[in-house]
Amino acid sequence: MNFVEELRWRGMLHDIMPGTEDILNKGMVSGYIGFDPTADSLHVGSLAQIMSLIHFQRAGHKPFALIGGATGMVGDPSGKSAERNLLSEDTLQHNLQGIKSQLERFLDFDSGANSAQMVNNYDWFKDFTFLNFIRDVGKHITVNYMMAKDSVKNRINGDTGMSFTEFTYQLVQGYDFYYLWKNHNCVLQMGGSDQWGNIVTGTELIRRKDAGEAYALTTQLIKKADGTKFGKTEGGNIWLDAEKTSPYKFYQFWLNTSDEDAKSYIRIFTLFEKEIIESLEAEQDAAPHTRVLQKALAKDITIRVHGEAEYEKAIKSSEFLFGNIGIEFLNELNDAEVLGLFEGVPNFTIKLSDLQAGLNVVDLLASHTAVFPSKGEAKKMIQGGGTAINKVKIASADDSYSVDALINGKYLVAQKGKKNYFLIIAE
RNA sequence: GGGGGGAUACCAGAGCGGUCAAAUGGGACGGACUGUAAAUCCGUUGCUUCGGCUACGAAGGUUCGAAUCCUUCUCCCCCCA
Repeated sequence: MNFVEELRWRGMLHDIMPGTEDILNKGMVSGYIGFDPTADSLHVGSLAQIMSLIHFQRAGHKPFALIGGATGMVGDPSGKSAERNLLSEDTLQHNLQGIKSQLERFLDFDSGANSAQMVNNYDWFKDFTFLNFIRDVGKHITVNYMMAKDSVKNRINGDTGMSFTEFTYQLVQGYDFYYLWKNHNCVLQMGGSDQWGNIVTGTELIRRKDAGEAYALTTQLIKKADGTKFGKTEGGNIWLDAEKTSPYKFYQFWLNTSDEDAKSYIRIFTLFEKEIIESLEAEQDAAPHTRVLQKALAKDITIRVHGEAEYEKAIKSSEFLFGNIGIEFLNELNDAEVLGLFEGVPNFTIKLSDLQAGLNVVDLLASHTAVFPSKGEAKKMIQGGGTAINKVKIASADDSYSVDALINGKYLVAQKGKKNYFLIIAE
């Protein structure tokens, strides 16, 4: 199956420039996607773009991942209502390294002719002087053209205004495309649908400057059925970096996908064939409570991002925390096993002596540990019936716990709401 | 440069000098129902040693008493030049 068809049946395709499909069918093509170095890790939002590149490479084409070392210093106004903060050069360097190592896990950088390649636009912008830029690039694009872009129009008509720096952004990104086209024979730029305007500025620049042909393809922005933002939870962004989002949390994020979203996500975020997906869906429809789609989705992505071993651990933790296994189960484990089970679950250490005389729950959860930010909140939540210790709901804010409650003479499992677990270790 | 309007909790947005820790909506969090889903319904949404304490852009002032009145400052928006 060719690349465009692949994206199409997966529901990923948003917009494609005429002629793009033809050139892709003629043979190997180089194409790229840009990644923003605003953090030292990619998050699940970037994952859709990574998937596009993976499909691109699987279809026999050569993918380039462009890291925006230069553009990150400017800030893309697309979809932003306010001026963006600029990054310092140091953070930028640090972020570049992090992103680079993550991308290496997804793309094949050693597959002969269509090996993936990573480029950083800082390399060609760092010595590009302002005067040269406005002569060689600015001259070819009219301000009228630039102002017609939605990203610019929205800001000019809005009341926040827009700096010259951000206004220039599309030219800078446009030049990236030109540079890759010129030096790497890169004829296609891909990106999220919000990137259409920026990409087209690139093809326009290539046409006007060198009378060259270049193409554009954008993918659907990931949406949730309820209209809220994809990739965010109470705890913030879901990152690919295990340090920022534990594999357990990562797995849980995907497992908690709603039924409706799971059907589109499994097409977008996994490489499963059409038949497999359809049979999974049939299975899900027949027995929705089994959530086969969510499980398959969560498994596949977790393994791809964190590896098999981390997935196994995440499964074990999940089964224990959400399954029917009683808390007594912990008694059968040694310390290393307990800690392994709770890897990715926030943990706190308290003094064993503090429990000796019995410790009030509110003090335990708000003062001695940071399960709750304040005692008031702890009390309210306990009254609301949302808190449990060792899987038993706390009946009253006046309750106390002593060493008798410790599991294995050492552990307490606190629960805030149904899904938030905390391990308290008494030493 | 001139004139006008505004700043209230996560956001939006009410708020006769006392009865205001501050209406209402959204969000967020929690509960019930389920399937760790969606929808729905319910509750919570400043801190506390439960006596109080700190809060309505900032600093002063008037007053027994200020989110509310006065002064200065900071920032934002609108109109004119």
